[in-house]
Amino acid sequence: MLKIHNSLTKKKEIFKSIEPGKIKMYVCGMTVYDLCHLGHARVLVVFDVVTRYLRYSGYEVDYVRNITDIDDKIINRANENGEDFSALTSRFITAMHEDAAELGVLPPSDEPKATAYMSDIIAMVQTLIDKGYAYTAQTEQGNGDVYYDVSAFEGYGKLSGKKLEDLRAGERVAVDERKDDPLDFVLWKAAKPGEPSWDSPWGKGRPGWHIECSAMSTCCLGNHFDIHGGGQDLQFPHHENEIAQSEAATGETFVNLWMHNGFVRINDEKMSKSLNNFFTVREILKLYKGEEIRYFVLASQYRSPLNYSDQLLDTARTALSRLYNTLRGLDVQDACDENDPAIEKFRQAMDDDFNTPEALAVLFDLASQVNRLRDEDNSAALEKAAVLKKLANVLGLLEQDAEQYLQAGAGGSEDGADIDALITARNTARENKDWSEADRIRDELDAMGIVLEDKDGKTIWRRS
RNA sequence: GGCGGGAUAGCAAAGUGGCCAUGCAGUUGAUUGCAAAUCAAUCUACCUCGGUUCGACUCCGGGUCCCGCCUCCA
Repeated sequence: MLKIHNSLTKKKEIFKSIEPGKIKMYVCGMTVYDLCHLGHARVLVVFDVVTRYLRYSGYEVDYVRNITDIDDKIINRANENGEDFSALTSRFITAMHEDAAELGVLPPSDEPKATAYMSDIIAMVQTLIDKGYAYTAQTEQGNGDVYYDVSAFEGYGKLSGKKLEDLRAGERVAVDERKDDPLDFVLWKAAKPGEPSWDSPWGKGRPGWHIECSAMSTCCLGNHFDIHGGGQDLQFPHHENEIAQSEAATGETFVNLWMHNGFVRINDEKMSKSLNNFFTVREILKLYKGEEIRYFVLASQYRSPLNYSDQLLDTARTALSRLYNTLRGLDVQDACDENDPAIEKFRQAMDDDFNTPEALAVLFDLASQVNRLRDEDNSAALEKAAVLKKLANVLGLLEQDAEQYLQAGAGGSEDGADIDALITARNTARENKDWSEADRIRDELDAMGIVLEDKDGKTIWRRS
């Protein structure tokens, strides 16, 4: 019985899809004006695991993860670079796809871009005006901004648990007198000269920040769908505004269940672009493998804060190596015993709001069993190993060949032939019982980051 | 100021009203020429003060501290 924490009710709820056996999920992806940082990596990995597990549980999952490819930051960055905004966004979209692949993140079912949904966005803004939820404001250029009238939507604040008067009391934004209410937010932004723009009934302009997600999600998944996810920082105002827009426009419930993953922190401070203390995924990929980053992310429950440090990535590396070491040298089959008790434990962990740390503990228990069994009863060990691999795969882990994984370096490293030559030389020394020479060679390899293991009369190696 | 989350062993991180989380690190033993990997054993816990209970880290109340949102952010 799957339970998921719902940000709307702030409780774990028994999950029930709108349509039996099918789940429609929308996750806010990136605004593509820069490289992915670890916070983006967390969203990518978390919802990838959610999708994989839901599919493993038998659901057909329609997973939509959007790309916001037009907004103020994109325009500013493109201007700074002196390039067309679309050149900028397509570059970072490619980079994002590369990063996602490194992290073992499967492509979503659909990945809509805001610029491809312009007519739907405009239609939704028009609907909101027609229904009395939005109003226009003239600018000096004669074209118009369109604002959402927050006071017209009864449920405003239901996701973030905020009341309009509290929000006003805490008002920190400079008042824009074109707005009727400081909390009103822009749906359509009139273009200034030279800015990218689209024709609309209110003149040339571009969508405000939140409307694109309302348009894309309802277009791709329908007016009412199962799950909407994203980083915690999107809960307010982005998701709150999405609800206001979508429900006002469609007259239907927008989303049943909202999921928000916790922040990534660095030195106990939130990692964010505005604080400029973020690590990009590719920076980290120079030092650690994508799968190590993935493990690091999954070692904490998705709603908890995740503190970044090299030490924790090192721990992730060692822990993953343990699992791969366990599988190394075993010819593991795809099929496994579906009645293995570990499977039920794994399911219970994951059914409890995607408790990946506990799910990982199940994997380590299996690894212990495999290691215990492998010398006495190889077939029993293989059976357990098959279960281990199968469950790990649900988390997007242990998908690589163990041998290759253990011998591959982070950031794509060189050499190869030298290693075998040195190992041969060392083994010759060992046959001659020249231990000091043998140890010298081993130290030499160790300095190269190569660890040797003498096993069953053979010497195998891996990277430390 | 308004709203919300959290305090678990050296580090990280789950969880449970009474019985092993787990990973990393440490200690001891097995194995090894020595290591590594692995196995076995083992040391370190549940912020504080009360209450409920036969029994609480786990439930309830007070306190202290930390963090997040209320502004662009995944």
